[in-house]
Amino acid sequence: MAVYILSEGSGPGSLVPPHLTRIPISLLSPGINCTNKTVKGKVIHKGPLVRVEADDFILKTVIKEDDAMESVCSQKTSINIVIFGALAESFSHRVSTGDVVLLSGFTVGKSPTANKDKLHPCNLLLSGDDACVYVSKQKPPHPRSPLVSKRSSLISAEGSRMVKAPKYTYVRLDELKNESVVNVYGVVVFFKQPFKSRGTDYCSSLKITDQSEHKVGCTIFCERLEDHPKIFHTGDIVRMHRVKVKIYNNSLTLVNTSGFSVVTFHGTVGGAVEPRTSSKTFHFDEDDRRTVEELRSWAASQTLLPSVSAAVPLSAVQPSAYFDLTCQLLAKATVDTTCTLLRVWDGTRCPHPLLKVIVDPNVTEGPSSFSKQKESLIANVLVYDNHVEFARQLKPGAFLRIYNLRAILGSTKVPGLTCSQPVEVGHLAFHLHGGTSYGRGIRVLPENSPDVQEVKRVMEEFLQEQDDEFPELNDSELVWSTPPEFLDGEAVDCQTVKTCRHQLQPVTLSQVKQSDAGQVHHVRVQLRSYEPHRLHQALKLFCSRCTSIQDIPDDELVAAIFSEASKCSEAYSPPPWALSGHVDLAGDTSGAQQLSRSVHISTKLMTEGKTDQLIFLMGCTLEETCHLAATYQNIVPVSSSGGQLALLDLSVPFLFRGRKRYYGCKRCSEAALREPSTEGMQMIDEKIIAEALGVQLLQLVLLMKLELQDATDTLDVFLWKHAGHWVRGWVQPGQVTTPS
DNA sequence: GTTTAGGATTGG
Repeated sequence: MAVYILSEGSGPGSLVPPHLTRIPISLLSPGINCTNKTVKGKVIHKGPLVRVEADDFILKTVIKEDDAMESVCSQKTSINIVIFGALAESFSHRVSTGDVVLLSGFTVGKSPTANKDKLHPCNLLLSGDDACVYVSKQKPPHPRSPLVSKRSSLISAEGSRMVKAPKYTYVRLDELKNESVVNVYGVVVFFKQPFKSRGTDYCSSLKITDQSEHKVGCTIFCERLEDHPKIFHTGDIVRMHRVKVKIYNNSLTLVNTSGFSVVTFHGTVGGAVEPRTSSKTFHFDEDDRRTVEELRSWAASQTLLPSVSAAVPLSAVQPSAYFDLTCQLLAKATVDTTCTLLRVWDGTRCPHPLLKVIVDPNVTEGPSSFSKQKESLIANVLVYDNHVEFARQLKPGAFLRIYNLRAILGSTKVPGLTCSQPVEVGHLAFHLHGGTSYGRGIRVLPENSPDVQEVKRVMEEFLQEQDDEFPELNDSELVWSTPPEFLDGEAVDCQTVKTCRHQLQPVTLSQVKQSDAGQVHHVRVQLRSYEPHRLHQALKLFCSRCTSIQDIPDDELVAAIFSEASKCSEAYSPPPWALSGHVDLAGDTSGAQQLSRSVHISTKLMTEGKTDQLIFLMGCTLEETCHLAATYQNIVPVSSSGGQLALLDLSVPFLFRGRKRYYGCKRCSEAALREPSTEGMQMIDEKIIAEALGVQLLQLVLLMKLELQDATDTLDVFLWKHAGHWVRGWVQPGQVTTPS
């Protein structure tokens, strides 16, 4: 996830990975496969940055496709974009109206405002790690100025458009001067994944070289793991800014200094120049691209450099050898305090029999059993000591590279839980020994990395073969990559097989349909389909009075209603029980003018000293309301209507409590502004406020629809409340299941 | 604005 600012003349194409293909905005429709797709357009509207939590943001923008592809003239070429999280914050700071952006890693939704704004019927949602914005600055925001701040790399990256960029110079590795602070490029010949130092930071150790053939060791200390070089292979290219040359043991070394930043590239000649960095913006121009490509081809010609990778698939593992393994984590189990078992596969079959490790399902995260076919491909990896802590953070489903793994013929005893089982002589076990020698460690690889793509391809081949050979298995666990989830603090079981304990005789679906309501049945059926496919879409609002279920209103819609209400400036008289005043919209540091909004509070609450426990807030946008929700425990948005104060339409939350929003049922509420009675109450909660306001409170529930079939009929089944949660974890379309 | 580590395997 990043906003990449591209420098002058490079156009938004130069950093964009080549596997991405652009689709015209007019062709976007819900349900379209957006994997590896991009959309390009000019920013014609940029909304405010909406803070939804301390560290979470939403921003809405509109882009218009304004190049040749517009020939489809009657089509909608302007589209709403909703950006979430840190990317929204970054976008807000880095992108201006008029810039041309290229977006990737988005999903397509239905635009709730299409009727109103007449824009594209869809909107694009950008969130998560895959979302990227490539920005091409179109106009200098200020006239040419010599006073460009050089405070940080971020500014100079932006500045690259304002002034002729304060161009970085890179020092060759044979020209390093002791005590100087330099920028360097190099090819990685050795590296260790970051490991915890005895001090406050993680430490990365690497060695790089360049055309000068000098090899220089580098030591990087950073507190945050993401700020470390993202090195996956020897042969990767790194660019480091602001490293200091020091002497250790008569050799020059490089150590990071303040303002340090690093970008890493894959080392394959001809491969995509895809930057890996935690820097939200960075300078990158044609010269940089050329440097990367020159280093790649130089390295390829050097026979003395370590082979590009020690990577070996399970199918080529030699007993006793050390190697790097790229694999997917399927399950893990704690063995003891110094040892954790990782169950992994890479889709290939190891020619040696693999050690079987029996572990207690209670200490296993992820499925505790797999199909026989798949089980035969799974390698048991025992990781020790310092790697245990890192393994703790791994989630089943993740793609990993394990460095300096050792294949050991199973004559050694497996520790902990497995000590009672007979030792399987001649079976291969895999050990990641303690320490960091030879770069020992584990790294999570991003899903889009070429290595992961390759492993996935091999896995899919295997799955296809299984499907052809044993179609009856239709092994659902094979597509599983959902870690166990939590609901109300309790872990939810994600097992592939559930055993029904009911004693009922199964009946057919046609028998179910013919029988009277209210009976309990037991059926054996096939799942034809289910919806929604995304768990968050299963979250609905439920009215316990009229038993209606509705969708949670889209934020765009909620924001629009707030915005309409905030423009209304009709005269009104506040209710007699209310005291009126103003609240400042703090936090707006742009400084121009301090905004304030009208608020009303209950006189009673005021006299009880509970002034900040409940406010009735007028004329605020959704963004402002969320902002104030950090300060005031309960906020009821109001507007003037017919000379009186009234609640907003119940399409929007009637109450904001911190991060939580509460909705009322339109059908069952008789909403009116009344003073809540809170005498003797310690805490004002949503129930008290809803009751006072005549609002029928809606509850959040999970709802899923399953379409079942057997030989006799089909049946739609609704699962709701907590039931909707587990079903997604273990049932896939096509699988036979036995609900009751 | 300090410190950390400073490649180099035998070990369950």
